[in-house]
Amino acid sequence: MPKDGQLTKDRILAESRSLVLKNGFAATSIDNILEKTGLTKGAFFYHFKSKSELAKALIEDFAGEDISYMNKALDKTATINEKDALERLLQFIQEFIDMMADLSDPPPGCLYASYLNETNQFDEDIRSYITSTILLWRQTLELLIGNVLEQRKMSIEVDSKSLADMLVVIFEGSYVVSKAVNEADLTAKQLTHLKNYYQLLFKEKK
Amino acid sequence: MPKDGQLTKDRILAESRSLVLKNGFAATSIDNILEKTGLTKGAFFYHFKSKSELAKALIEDFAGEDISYMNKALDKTATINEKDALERLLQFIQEFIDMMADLSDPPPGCLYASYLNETNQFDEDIRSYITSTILLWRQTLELLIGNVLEQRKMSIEVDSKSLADMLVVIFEGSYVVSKAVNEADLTAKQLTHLKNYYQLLFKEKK
DNA sequence: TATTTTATACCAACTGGTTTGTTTATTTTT
DNA sequence: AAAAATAAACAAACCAGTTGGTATAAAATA
Repeated sequence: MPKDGQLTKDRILAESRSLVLKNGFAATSIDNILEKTGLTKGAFFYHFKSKSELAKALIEDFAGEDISYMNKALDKTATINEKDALERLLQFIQEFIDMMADLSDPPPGCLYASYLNETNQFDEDIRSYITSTILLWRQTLELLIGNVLEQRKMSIEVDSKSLADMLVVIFEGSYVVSKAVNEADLTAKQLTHLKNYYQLLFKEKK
Repeated sequence: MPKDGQLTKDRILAESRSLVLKNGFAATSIDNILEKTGLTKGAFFYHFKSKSELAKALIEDFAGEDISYMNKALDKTATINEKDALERLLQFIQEFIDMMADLSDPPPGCLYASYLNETNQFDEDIRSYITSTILLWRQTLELLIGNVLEQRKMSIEVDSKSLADMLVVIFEGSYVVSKAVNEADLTAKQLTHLKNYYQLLFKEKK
């Protein structure tokens, strides 16, 4: 029975994420991480063979959580689908509003944005990993929106791709602004506007 | 006729901005900047007494441009004001749509976001400088929206503050996403949705 | 008008400290 | 015994910042 090194690895990942979100990746030294975790260099390099391998593990860990939130919201709203596609789309957004509604501090940030703001530091495989995760959000929303368009024959033309992108755009943008103005409820309010926009766009004209 | 050191200083600022937007501030070494400009250490420290003074000069330079774009859009739409406040608001947004419409590459990014993603590295005065600049955007939009609300007695309640924040939120968010998916027209499309939302929200119910 | 002085703008080499990563030997835990 | 860590020393590269000095042009002076 091996000693559980996964616990240590997870602690490194958790503290690193928090440091990277506040300082950026380059400004987060391995010594900083060791300070926070109380570990030694040997322990760190036992679990990650380089700092860039940590970068990879960090983003994969983060994206895993991210996509699992997406899937949870899909699952929770799955039953609405057949009956009313618009109601399902709106409830899907509402899941994230609820999620962001009772924060007492501004959200800690998004690792995609952190990495993209220092994008030259990372190799192509990390960059394309982020790209594909964000495209998965687009794809998912496009599907939900597509269902709405099918049910209601829209007279006006709708660009479902850019409409789908709005969720991630508003998440990312509201993280930036809420950091700047230090307002915890900003993200929830911005998402509510998105929900409202979808509603106005689709509900009025049938 | 003095030798013009301002030209050199401006070159340092321009190359630094471009490097910081791609690599982040911490990962941009002074040697990197010297490489790009062809200058030497002595020249750099003649113009900036430390790297953190460069950080300050960079963000002030950037914010100056930013606010001047805002004022240009205000000026261009100033005549519409009295007649139709909604038309003025929509035209104000349109100015930025036009600005972002004919880019052949994704926008290079926003220094506010760059700094906020490495926020712990900067002193309080830089952080509060960014805050006040973003609050100036909020204030300006709130004024434009306030004029609309005055002209049309809205039946529904409208949170003009969060409505005002949407412009910066969408700018920031679309910069992040357009970097990820490498689409040059993404920002213009997202801003068009914002314009559309304002229109739907205010035009229908008088 | 010729000469000296001064301030500006810049260069080249160097210093002290930090960073990532390695190595080796030892200890603890299961 | 295998896995998970500690401890401490070390190297190679890099980094911010310093120092001492140079070129140039404008201004002051003789």
